[in-house]
Amino acid sequence: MATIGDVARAAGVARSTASYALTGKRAVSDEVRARVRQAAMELGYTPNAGARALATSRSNVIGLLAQFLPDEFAPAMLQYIQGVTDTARDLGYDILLSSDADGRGALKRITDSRMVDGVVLLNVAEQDDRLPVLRDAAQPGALVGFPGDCTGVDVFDLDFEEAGRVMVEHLARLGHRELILVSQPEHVIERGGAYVWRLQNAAVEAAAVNGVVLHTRYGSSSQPQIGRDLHAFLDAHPNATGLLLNNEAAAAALPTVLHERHLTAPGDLSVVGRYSDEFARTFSLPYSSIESAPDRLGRMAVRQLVRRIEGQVPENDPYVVRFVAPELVDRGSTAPPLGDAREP
Amino acid sequence: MATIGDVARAAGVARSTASYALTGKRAVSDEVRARVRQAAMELGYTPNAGARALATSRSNVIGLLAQFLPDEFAPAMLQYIQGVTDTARDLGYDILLSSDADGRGALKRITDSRMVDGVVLLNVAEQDDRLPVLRDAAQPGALVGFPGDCTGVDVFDLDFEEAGRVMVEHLARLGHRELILVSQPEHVIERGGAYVWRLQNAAVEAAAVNGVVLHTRYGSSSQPQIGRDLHAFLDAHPNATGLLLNNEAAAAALPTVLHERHLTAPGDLSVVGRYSDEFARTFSLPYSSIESAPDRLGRMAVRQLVRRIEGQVPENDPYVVRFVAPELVDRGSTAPPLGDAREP
DNA sequence: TAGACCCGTCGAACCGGTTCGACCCTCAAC
DNA sequence: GTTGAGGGTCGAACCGGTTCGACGGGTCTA
Repeated sequence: MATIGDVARAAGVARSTASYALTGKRAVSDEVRARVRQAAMELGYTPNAGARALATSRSNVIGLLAQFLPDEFAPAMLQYIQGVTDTARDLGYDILLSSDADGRGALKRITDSRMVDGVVLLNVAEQDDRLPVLRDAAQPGALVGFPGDCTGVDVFDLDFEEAGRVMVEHLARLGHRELILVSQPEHVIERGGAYVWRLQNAAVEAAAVNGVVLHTRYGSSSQPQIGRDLHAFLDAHPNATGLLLNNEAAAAALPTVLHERHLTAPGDLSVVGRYSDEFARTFSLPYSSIESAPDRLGRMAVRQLVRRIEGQVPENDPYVVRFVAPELVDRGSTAPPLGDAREP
Repeated sequence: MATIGDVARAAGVARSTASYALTGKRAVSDEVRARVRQAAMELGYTPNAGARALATSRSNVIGLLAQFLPDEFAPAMLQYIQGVTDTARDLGYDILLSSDADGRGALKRITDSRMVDGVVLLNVAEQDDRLPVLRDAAQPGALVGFPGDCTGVDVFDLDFEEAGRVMVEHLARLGHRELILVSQPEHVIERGGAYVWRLQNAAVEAAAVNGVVLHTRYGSSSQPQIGRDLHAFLDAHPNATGLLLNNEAAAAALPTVLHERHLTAPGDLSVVGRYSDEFARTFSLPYSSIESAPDRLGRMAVRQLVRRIEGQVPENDPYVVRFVAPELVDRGSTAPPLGDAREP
């Protein structure tokens, strides 16, 4: 493998000159630049990443800390990853992926060893044990997810509270008076999945304000249990005319459940979910839903991270906490409840 | 950040001695080793990855080249990735993930720059343009998937031909005489997805041998089109008593389709799929299937790759092409056809 | 008692880049 | 004609590890 020394020799210049010619960090005569480029081309020169990292203390690699939990929905996880990798590549960074169950240890290792210039954390919990490590690290970090303490990091998440309000208000406006909200299983909350209760609390509040009865339930995150759960919830609340889903497995299972009960949406039941458009297309889900935009969140996190890495943020730029506004995608699964006599 | 020089000074020894004490590459007195370890601990020393890579020409990183294609099933892709990352971590390697659409360019970049010690390729096509680059590279490579030319790389894949035979023979043995095989869409073949015709050709052959009529069809890889496709195939071949699925979207859509047709499996139709057990559980698919074992394939690829990286393979060890034997997981969706009077 | 050998340690070189300061040369200004 | 500024190039140092050869001192053997 050719080194910059080989290139310099072939071009008849000093190593430093070859470096300047290739990086453009100092002025070089047109003629020398051309010779050096030519030599580099002919020798197939590619700078050694380790050497460059050592000299510049920059690796052009971003760490991505994910956790593949059995109750996280795989398609959504892949969308986060894709948003992050694509954006990183566009900005000239590679991705070091860790799915280590010991996220804390993995984070410490890759930051202390200077393998990465910055880090993106997925699956952020309310009390995330990786955050103290990240704050101690020399590199900046960006989160997808909303922890209890946001100091020292940039935070991006869907506005789950607004999402809860939007869902309830949308159905309330149509005339619904009794709703069921199916959330992720409780152990997701216990693990620190704050987004579950953030959406739920806001929904409860909005229901109270709008004079709507809201039954909150936790459903399993996998089939076939979630199908049985849905049947049980519908059995328990026969007068409910609307269903809110903050649980992707529930959304995937619902078509079959409705079929089995000989119900249609929105004829018998109005349905609003919370999942990504990609997910809706893959599984052909016909339900209106709040777009959860995983790829967009990944993109935003990387963009901000790179701005910090490259020092494009002004001195003392405060850390950002940015919530993506939930957008309701209408797929026609909501309507006024049966027997509702009001004008549209 | 503490360097090995700081550690050496704190322990009162030469840098080289500190290095030997920590890496164990030369004998060091117990007393010095203890002092060095103590100093390293107190200073929170972690070796600089770039410097180590430069000195040893080993990065302890494995490149993972995936391609997130819209017609690849996300859950399966995530399982491959998980098999690779978990195994790599167990063996002491980190993963550099690329999902660049320009796989060729990405591969050249990460190998030439010596960022990685080896490479795992996913989504390998019949004629894969990454393979010439990989063969030129200094680092070894392992593939998940079966290309036309396997020279210079280790290859791991499901034995799709055996899978096709097993599916057909299983149903033939039960007495079925007319079957439909639903494959991935044709553009997957055009892209080089050889596994589609490998399974199909073997199935056709086995059908001929067993005196079975086999209708081969290509279905869409996404909903809702695949649902319509399935209806059309069943309409076109009303006498078919068995359905073979080499198309994950078709498997996911089938429960609804059968419901709509008021059919049950195996009562009215015997069904055999080809997908991972994980996929079956997530989507609660009740169909017997050939286990496609994505995590296992990822694991095998990394294991072999690491053996090559670490030179544990004997001189001139030939490259391996290893097919995982397909295993039929019985979930009770096959039975003798209706009206079959033979003894079991 | 001399020589051979082994163990533990050290200093120096090296991996392959980047970057700093110095130097030379040319050209413009006074 | 001298001085100053600035563009272009070079050599040397540096980043932080690893590794090679040499060396001192102790033990074992002849």
